[in-house]
Amino acid sequence: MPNNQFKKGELYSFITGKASIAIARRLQKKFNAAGLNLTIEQWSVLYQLWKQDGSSQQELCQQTFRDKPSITRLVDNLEKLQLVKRVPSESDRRINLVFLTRQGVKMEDQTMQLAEQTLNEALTGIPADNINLCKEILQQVYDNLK
Amino acid sequence: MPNNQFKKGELYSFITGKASIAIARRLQKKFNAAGLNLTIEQWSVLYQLWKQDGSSQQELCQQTFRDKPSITRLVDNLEKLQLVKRVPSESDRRINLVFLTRQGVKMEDQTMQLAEQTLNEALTGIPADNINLCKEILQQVYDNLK
DNA sequence: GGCATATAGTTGTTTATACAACTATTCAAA
DNA sequence: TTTGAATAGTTGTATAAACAACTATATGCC
Repeated sequence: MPNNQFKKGELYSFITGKASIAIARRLQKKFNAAGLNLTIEQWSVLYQLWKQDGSSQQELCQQTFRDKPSITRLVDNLEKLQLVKRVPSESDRRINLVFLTRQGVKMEDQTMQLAEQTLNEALTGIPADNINLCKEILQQVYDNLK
Repeated sequence: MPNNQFKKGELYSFITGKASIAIARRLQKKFNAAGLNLTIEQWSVLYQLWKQDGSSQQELCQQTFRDKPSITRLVDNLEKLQLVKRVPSESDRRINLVFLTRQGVKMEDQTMQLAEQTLNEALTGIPADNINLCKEILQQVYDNLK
């Protein structure tokens, strides 16, 4: 097994992804401290809509790596918060297009600033080359399992 | 900002930790395929007990990076599955020590084999040096946020 | 000893995820 | 053109996480 570099005692932290969990928790705390009533999961959906407003729920599934029921419920909650609005597609009535409301658009600046802050804190003291290498490795892990 | 190596469009995948999520999903599928009625989260608690049987719930919190209510409920479910048993500490009656049952002990071999398989699949084609570097970086990210 | 405080664990509530089963619409082939 | 398969989305149910509020026990100080 040339590629298994993990001793038994080290398996756990890689599988649980404690680094990304720590990042997400830190960002959530920043949201809360800023009085933003928004979960990281909801933010991750808005994040895709800021890049491409009017995505279908199906597209949001692929973009955020979630299944259809998860997106249904996240969009439900984002609609309750009046941050997005479902609009049935005119060309295909099966499809819901999800659009940002004015309030949803407004969330971008503040939350992206907090997200960048969080990453700066997370990556303090790590050389740029190493960060890029790490990103490539994690991408390959993802591709290996796709 | 010397340490922010992330363009806006790349923030998302780092925060969501899609690599570790993919690993966890793959392992869960292997559990299901093997007919093991066990979640990854339950497995992560057993994993700590295999290393140190009779941990308190508090210790399990620290070892698995979870809060107290999460551990209470995971141990509840593991008890229902008859994989662990709570035993009140004799020296301090606030404390529950959590012990593996015979069945809980038996789960180790099969599940650890599936976990190692999963990691081998995830890390295919990634040089050992890079894996170690990646581990160090993720550890530093975690330490930065602790 | 008695009281304040800290510690260990539980319970309630909301949000999110996984999986299966379901409805509605579209599309394609007979 | 109709019928069967594929696609988009929803609903039900179980498990899990975060947070606040709670109970019970232990500790330390007067």
